[in-house]
Amino acid sequence: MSGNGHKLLTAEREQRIMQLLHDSDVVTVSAISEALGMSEATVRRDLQAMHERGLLERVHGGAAVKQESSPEPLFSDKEEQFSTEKQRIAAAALSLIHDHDTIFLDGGSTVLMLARMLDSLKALTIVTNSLMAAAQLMESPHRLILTGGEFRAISRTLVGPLSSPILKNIVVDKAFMGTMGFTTTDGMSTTDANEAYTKTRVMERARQVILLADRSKLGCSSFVTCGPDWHLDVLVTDAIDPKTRQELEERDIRVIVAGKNATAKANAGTARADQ
Amino acid sequence: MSGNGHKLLTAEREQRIMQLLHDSDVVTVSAISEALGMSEATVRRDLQAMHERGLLERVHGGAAVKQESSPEPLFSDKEEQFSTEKQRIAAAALSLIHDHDTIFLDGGSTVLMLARMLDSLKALTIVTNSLMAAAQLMESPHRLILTGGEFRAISRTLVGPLSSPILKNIVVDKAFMGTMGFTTTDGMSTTDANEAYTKTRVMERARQVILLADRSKLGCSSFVTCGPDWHLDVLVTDAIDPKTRQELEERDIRVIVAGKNATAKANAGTARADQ
DNA sequence: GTGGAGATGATTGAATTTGATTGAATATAA
DNA sequence: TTATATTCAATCAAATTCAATCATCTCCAC
Repeated sequence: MSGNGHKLLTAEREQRIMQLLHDSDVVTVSAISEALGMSEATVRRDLQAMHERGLLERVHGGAAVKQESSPEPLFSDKEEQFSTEKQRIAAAALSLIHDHDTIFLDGGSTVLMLARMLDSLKALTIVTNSLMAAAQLMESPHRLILTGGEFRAISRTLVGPLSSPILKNIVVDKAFMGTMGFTTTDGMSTTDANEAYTKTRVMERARQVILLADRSKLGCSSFVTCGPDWHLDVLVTDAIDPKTRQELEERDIRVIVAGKNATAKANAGTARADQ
Repeated sequence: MSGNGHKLLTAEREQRIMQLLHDSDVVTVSAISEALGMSEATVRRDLQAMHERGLLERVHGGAAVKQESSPEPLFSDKEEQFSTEKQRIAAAALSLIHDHDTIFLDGGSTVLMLARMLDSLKALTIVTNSLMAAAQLMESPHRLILTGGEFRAISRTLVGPLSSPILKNIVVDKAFMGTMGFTTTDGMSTTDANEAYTKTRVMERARQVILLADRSKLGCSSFVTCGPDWHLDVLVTDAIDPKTRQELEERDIRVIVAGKNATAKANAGTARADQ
């Protein structure tokens, strides 16, 4: 049997409860109580505590696994998705940068990948609001400037009105932006108003705005747009349908498709990725 | 076996505790006490010490393995030099903070140690120019704001004129400062002009300025001072000579000495004073 | 030997956790 | 719909665990 005489610590119990939940997506309070040899009152308290920490979903009579309702996947997860495509996009964007440029790096995993490639260039001035990018560039010889602002945990970026004053003081040659969604009508959009605000301020201070967005972003619209009169100079993506491409080029937006043959080295991508 | 007559050294015990933890992710205080043949009081002391060094997680009734909550490797936490003096200073400074305070955290290892202790407080607004502190506070529930500025690699802080505009927009209740040196004539001093500049701007925007400086800093003067009309409200240190102390107190600067047994008293004192 | 610093174990009151109980809220059946 | 059976959250007392204090002990320098 499971109930081995000795008392269980809270941490231990939570571990067991998560295991029970993992085995069958739903468990009842009484089942947990019996399995762990503890009163139902304690089980309910544990479940509530775990629910408050977002570990599980509470349902009448028991608990259920937390379904991924998060509108924005965690940073680490995003980095796994589309890594090959994002790498190609970042590589294509890299060729737009020259020595001695002043560039801005936005948040997002694609831009972060670009940040990792900057060692090959010399004497850049890099402005960023992404702590991940900053962490990546800490040891680099380039000049690194962070915008201030309120820290947004989910994207690990500095956003909001407090980022505005510092952005007013600088001008960058090229701003490399990430986004949650992009449409030809609304431009970039994201899930957080503060983040959209900062993106807008950045783009106002950039001579050239370059968007790095894989195909999953194109045609999608998220919660907040970056304002009605959006502006974009270059879109770097991995695939785009001809209609959208034409629309963009009519607006004088250069489209760079970093496809498989564009980098030539990365061949034989999984066929299912072409979905 | 376990209880081999001779007494165990602290280091030896910690090794055994880590082994127990490694075997089963959770162990009780009583289990450790029994396994190592020592009183539960000593076990608790060991566990606390190890917890403070980040070796394990303390839970009611025992200890649990430290789960790596953040998927990202933190900035670079290599210089994890644990110093008892700095720990005491930070603990004494902690008792100056209350729930809902707005505080500033400067760079430096002592202030960083304070940042690690902020979990015990609620609903803080934390402004900082230290990327180490920011990394430490990334997962905390507090509101976190970073000043912008140029990244200075050696101190991992954001400094220089670009940090000024954002600082003009905020006011903090208490600013916890670090320093390279401090004298009663020149105040704080550091090695970098940009860093001194930012320190000065911060102190202008703080209702109360609190300096955390161990005794090695007192009486030392570094390259750049933070300006002729420096201002300080509280100095927290681990030891100070009477003459300096008197000079400071004549200037209405409160001196807190976090001696060996002062930590407990300081905490207990505030706990009651908070009533 | 003397004295001080540090470590240990016992003790104490405070804080936390637990299980039982209660009435209210919710789900199920008729 | 109403009636019945579960489940829930709040409360309380008992048990456990905690942190702080104190007396003792060891070790080391003087």
